[in-house]
Amino acid sequence: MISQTMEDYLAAIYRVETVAHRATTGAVARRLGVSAASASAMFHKMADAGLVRYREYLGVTLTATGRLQATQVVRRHRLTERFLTDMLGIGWDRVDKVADQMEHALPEEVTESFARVLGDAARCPHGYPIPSVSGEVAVRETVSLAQMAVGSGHIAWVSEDDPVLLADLARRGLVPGAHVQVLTGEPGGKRRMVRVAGRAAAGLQVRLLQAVAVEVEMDARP
Amino acid sequence: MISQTMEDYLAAIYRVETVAHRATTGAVARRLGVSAASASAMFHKMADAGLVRYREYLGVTLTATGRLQATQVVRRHRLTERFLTDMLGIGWDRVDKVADQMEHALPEEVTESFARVLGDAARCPHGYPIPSVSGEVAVRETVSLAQMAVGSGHIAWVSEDDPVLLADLARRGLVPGAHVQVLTGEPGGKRRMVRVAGRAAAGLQVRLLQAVAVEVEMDARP
DNA sequence: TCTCTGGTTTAGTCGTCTCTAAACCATGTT
DNA sequence: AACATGGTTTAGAGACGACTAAACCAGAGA
Repeated sequence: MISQTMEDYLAAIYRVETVAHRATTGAVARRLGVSAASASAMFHKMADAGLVRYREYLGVTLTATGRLQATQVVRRHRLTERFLTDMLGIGWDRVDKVADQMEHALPEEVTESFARVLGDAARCPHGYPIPSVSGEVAVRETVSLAQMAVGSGHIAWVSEDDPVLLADLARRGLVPGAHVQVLTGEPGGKRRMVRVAGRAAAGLQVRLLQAVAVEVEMDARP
Repeated sequence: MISQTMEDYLAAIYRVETVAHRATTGAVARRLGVSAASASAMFHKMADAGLVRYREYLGVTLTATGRLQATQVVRRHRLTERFLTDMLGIGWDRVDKVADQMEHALPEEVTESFARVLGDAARCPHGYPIPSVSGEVAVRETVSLAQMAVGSGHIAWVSEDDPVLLADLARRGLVPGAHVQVLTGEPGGKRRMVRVAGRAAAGLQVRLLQAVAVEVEMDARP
């Protein structure tokens, strides 16, 4: 009933919605590497299938059933990523693409086995939450590192889109769970002093603005 | 260039060829669960691609390049089966189907990681050899349990086709590597005494003729 | 208000893989 | 030797998902 391609669209829409509340044709097409025309045609089909609400020229939003399906696809994707890094030792900068390629062929039996051998991992290697079987997603209050006030916290997640950036972040210790301190500077400012895992993050200041991809969960202020 | 569907055909042809020297349209179609017409059309395409020689009404044989490609598909399949049983604990009676479903989506990076974490396994869970990266396949001299002379040996492989039969075989201890002794009876005869792993295999006599699926490597006679 | 521009949709095609129905070939049987 | 039968091939068509080119809409700036 719901094709593999449609699953890819569901996941893409889900991801776009988490940052934009409405997924436009272009944004989804870009994410999937297809033409806008193809995405438009697929939106019609998905609306017919009751997975999305479609408003022409404005984009789509997931229906309840669409959202549930989407979380399952995302669960599968993130469990697969976790499996690829933890069990096979594949670098976290490549697992997103690899998981994309293999996930739609994985039977539920296999991904749930991943969950079992991984001890029900809560997050993917980039720090995003893994939805539960019933579709629940743990939400966390975070700020981007660039917008963070002076203080300390732990990295919650980093965007998995760009392998080059990911490899760079790993070299600098900017991985989920790492302790970060912002010592000086205004939120959004250009000059900031940052420590990662206790060490000064040299050269990080310049890159900060690009690093909107890094989200931090701030420590409670005493 | 070579589609996922074509890979499935390659593997099927390879498997049929190992028992029949020439893969007929019908045999391949049955194995893949498609119509003979579809298989015929695909044979034309594969012949155009130089993967098989096609003689109308007689079937196909793999070319050198076709055979190499096929062994790689088979390698992937059997590594995947091994992974499913050894790492995920999925029953050997189900892994053939599961591997079929997921294998064509697995990047080489992943299957070769399977090989690494499995310590370069030599055989699939049913005992079939896993071809090397360069396409070599270890061959073993075997006889079917039904045709075996009085004597002893070890089970080399069992046919993976029928899940019900597989589960039954496992219950009786008829798994690859198990020691078997044929005590009495003529090769191909109806009444035979068989011991499996030292214990008398009760009820096995009747089933022997169905058990052409069990291949045994006989011990050298002293 | 008009127009420009960028994103969106439609129209028309193509490629891949599949199917059923009907024609076809190559056997073994009578 | 004729023929029936079972497997094989062609013919015709449909589902799916992708593309390009062209028409279309909506909001920003003049």
